[in-house]
Amino acid sequence: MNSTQLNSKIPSDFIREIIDEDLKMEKGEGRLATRFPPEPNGYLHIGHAKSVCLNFGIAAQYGGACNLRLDDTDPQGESLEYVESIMDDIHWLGFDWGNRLYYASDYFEKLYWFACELITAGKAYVCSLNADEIREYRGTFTDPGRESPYRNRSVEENLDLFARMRAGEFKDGAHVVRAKIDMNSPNIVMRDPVIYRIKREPHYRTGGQWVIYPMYDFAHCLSDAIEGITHSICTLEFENNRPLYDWIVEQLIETGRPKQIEFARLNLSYTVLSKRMLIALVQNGYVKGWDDPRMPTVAGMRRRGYTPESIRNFCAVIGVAKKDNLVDISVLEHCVREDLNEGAPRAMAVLRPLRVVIDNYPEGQVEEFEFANHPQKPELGTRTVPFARVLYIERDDFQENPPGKYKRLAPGREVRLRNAYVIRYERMVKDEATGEVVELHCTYDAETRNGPPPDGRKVKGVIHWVSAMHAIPAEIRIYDRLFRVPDPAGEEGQFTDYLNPESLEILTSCRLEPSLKETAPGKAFQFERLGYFCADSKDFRPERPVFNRVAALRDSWGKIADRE
RNA sequence: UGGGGCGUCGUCAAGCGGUAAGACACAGGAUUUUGGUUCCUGCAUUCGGAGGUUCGAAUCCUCCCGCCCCAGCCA
Repeated sequence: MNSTQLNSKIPSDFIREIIDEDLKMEKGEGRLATRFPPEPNGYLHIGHAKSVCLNFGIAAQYGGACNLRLDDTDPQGESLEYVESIMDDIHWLGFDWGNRLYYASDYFEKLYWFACELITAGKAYVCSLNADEIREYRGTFTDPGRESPYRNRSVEENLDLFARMRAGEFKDGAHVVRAKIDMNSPNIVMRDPVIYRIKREPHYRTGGQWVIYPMYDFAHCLSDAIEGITHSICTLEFENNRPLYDWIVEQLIETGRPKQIEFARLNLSYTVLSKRMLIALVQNGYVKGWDDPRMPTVAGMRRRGYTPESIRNFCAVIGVAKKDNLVDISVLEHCVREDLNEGAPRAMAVLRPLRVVIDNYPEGQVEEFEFANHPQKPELGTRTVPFARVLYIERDDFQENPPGKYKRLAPGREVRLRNAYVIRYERMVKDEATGEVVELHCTYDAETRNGPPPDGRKVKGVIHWVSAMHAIPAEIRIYDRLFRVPDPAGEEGQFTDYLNPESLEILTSCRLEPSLKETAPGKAFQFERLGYFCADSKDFRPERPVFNRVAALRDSWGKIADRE
């Protein structure tokens, strides 16, 4: 993928304006460098994708580079599995960091000496207050904080204590290092923020080598500086931290100071994008894993059948601004449909089969029809579909008492079997006990194979079908979304996210046309009138394929029914 | 409550003193052997509100209102 392709759909935004301005002033000698800095404590989700597209996209647009940096400064919850998934997902999305793969944990030694430098300059000190005391001393929104009694320890004592913290002489929480800034600052972030803490937790990369770890505010800006990042793009909630970011950089970095720019993170309707929530869904077994097709993770969406192109396009379409937003899920779905419509082969499938016997079709006869795989794209080829006396059609395609605008099969009506004959309703067979329609008897019009009825009568409805004896059984999973609903226990207007326990629906009784036997894992089809489905690449079994629904043709499964 | 941000169509989002782009959604219509696709058409006399400056304001000024973020030894 070259940069022009990536840029083709990227609109201008306020970040690019800032960059243009900076470049004009020759900040960083006109060079541009960004970075994507996830913490490896979970999988990437669609919100991260927005950041990936932004950071890599901008770098590409300006002929700069984007680093991948794992922001692993807190061993809690971090793991190699997450690092690997992050790298996978970025590549899958179509971006590449080349040889610029970095880890904040690789800077631990440098960061330690930066902290020493701060201490030597009298700009940081070892504080021996405990967590509760620090909170208390910090003050509140309205009340200024109080200076720690340890604030004026000598440089020598601080250096000595810090070295012994590193050496593991103290237990967790006994001391922290704090930047000496301003306990009266109206910005709480600036009230002598903690920059180092003692934490005896094995780090997935450095193991037990360190017992002290730098805090985000200290590590992030310096990592940016070390890597020569010019523009450090992050989300809005870090706006309060920018003064601290700048403060630390100013104390320790002479030239090539990075600049932080904030943008609004993505919120998607009906979708959980809080990492905390996603971790809980996985850990509590609500889903089968991070790549469960119900998850809004890149891995989940990939397995479900989303294409990288559609996600990139979505990120371009929603734009980048500083306003809190809630993007409607229909935008995302439109983007997949738009992409899939282009190249997804069409096929026929029956999700809830209703048996249909064509009474006037010769018993034992089988016709082999050749159908185009795509109505507008002959280059996508054809496939062969058998037609026989006994068929299955979709249960919804027959209505005993058809509502107003219903176009399909009903008593006394005709309907077109897609790509095949027009059939006429003759009679129905009901289950005596339940009253449910279990079988239909119809007659076909042999004249209608390749065109409309010669007598000029109009047949509006077109339905899909499969030959009962040839159809292959398959499983199809149709997912509901993760719902955001009013919290029953909360106050009015309070919302909580949860996964509808019914949201995974497996229909084992569905039947697919035989050509789908050759389906490749990960390949998406449009099951005509049912939507786009993707052969699950993880659970793939050729003899009984599992299809995930990627998106409905229209915006919801119930839409067609709603109209009737 | 102190500080930091943000308010343009149902939802995103352009606009940067010259008279409200675009996308999704929605509503009509045309073509269609997918209720798909495609194609037309409609959809903010108004930019959170009120004043003011100006020939002219979404854009500048003043005040007000609303929403979000910050009191982790998370990021």
